[in-house]
Amino acid sequence: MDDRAKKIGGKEMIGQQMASSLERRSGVSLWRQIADQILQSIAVGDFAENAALPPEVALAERYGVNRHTVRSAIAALVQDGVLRAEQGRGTFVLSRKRLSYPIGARTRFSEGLQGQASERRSVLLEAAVEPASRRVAEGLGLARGSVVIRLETRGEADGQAVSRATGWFDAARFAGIDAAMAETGSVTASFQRFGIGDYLRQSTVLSARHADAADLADLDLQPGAIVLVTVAVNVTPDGQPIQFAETRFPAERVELKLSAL
Amino acid sequence: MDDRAKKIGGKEMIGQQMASSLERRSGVSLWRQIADQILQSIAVGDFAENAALPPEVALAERYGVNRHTVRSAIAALVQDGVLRAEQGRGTFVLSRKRLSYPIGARTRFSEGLQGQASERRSVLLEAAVEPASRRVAEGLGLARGSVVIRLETRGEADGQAVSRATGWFDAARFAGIDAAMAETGSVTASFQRFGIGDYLRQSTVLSARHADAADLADLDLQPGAIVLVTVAVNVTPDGQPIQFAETRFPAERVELKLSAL
DNA sequence: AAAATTTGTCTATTGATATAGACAATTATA
DNA sequence: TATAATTGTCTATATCAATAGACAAATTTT
Repeated sequence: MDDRAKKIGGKEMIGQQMASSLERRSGVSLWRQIADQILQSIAVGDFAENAALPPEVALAERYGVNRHTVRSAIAALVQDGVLRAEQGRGTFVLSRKRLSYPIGARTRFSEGLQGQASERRSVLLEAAVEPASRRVAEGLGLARGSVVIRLETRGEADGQAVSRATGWFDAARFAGIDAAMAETGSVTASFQRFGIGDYLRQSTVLSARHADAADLADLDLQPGAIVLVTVAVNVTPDGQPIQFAETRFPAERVELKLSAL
Repeated sequence: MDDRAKKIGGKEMIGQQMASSLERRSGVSLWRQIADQILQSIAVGDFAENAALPPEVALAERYGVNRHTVRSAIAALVQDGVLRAEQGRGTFVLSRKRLSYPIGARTRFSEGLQGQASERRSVLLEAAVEPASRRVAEGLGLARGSVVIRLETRGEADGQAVSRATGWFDAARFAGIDAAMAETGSVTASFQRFGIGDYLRQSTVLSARHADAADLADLDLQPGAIVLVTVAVNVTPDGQPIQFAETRFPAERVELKLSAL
């Protein structure tokens, strides 16, 4: 109604909330849509950290739903550790900002996160040796069916999962890289053991989808969450492919910053 | 069960489907989760174009749900024009590929799509003059509250919406750019009228979220769809910001290719 | 102290989601 | 031609999602 008055105010035309009606009978419940919008509002800065959300009745009116529906959305975000509700006082924003992941030709994953998280580490979940799929073989420039090493890793910042990667390496060239990864916890350090001091990100393809069951478990997400997916090929400075990797990032906790490369 | 046999075959460890259980009481209905997974399987190449999907009973068994639930998922994808069901024969994959959007320091949106779509155009939906929000002012390096021109555009390829952009320009410097855009349908061509022959993409921040109501309408998406969001600043070669833009891409139809630049 | 505000809990009702089973209609196969 | 396989339609039932209203509990404001 009079929400339209804000249109020219220029406060936040983008975050949308504006004429934010919801879609019914869509397969996505209203409470989840509202939870997503609240998350988005927080990310965009509509609600500051430690600030109080509008009261439930106000939110219900804004979204055009029953108060209980708003409560379901809030309950999910409280469960997620995003909000804290206090009886009689209000509902408050806890954590706010998303980790900003720099992506560039030379960016290593553990770099560039300085100041954003105090503790940053990579956990090796699984290592396996297997024949290369067509996709992996093409990416690494190997013959179809060549033997490759697959490493499954999870990145954590301050104890929270922020990335989940699957990387493939030529088994002939990088035998034992799984042990190196387990020891050093870093791809860059592991490459150095194989005489590779520098490497570049040759190409990156980016997409997004709903998190599947494996992602939900590995990244500690709630069902319905979105993951950003990057598929990248890393090469030596002379253009030789050394790693093919698919990385999933929880969209609610991470944004990707494409630096001028 | 014997699906695990595929694990070492290396067919598609990534697309997941593997131990793809679903999440119940998650706010996202099972039929939508299944529809998303089928879409993903198609995108990843598990189901080729024109190929038949496994029969409904097989899918129901694989996902551990009732046949009718699978039917709901298929019905949604048929509605979307992704699948075609034929009684007695089976269900078949119609369209497959996602448009691949190149993103680089010098990439213009209409460039680089050669061969992927025969008809490519940009439609100006709305133009407005308004005070700059904090976010926009910072991006353009203007004083808070400076007057800016906002352009709302939709990109189409072969008649299908593939992008939805909101761009801001300094009104003092680019007065009349709305008319130029309406006439030329191109940002690059419009800039040339203001004496700007070349410009660079200074920074790009990438995120993903569920499409909101406005996106659903503008991009012709089904509720629950995911959009990739880029927030970028374009600058002249000497570093002067000339455009601040947020673009939404439908994740089911578009992937972003970060070219090495 | 009293009133107003805000979150928490409870009951009840309606519609969408999911399961279950049966059978029809269409097509492909033996 | 008969059989099998596959999608389409129908009925019935249980659970989740959403609405509605009332009141309790805690906190802030008057």
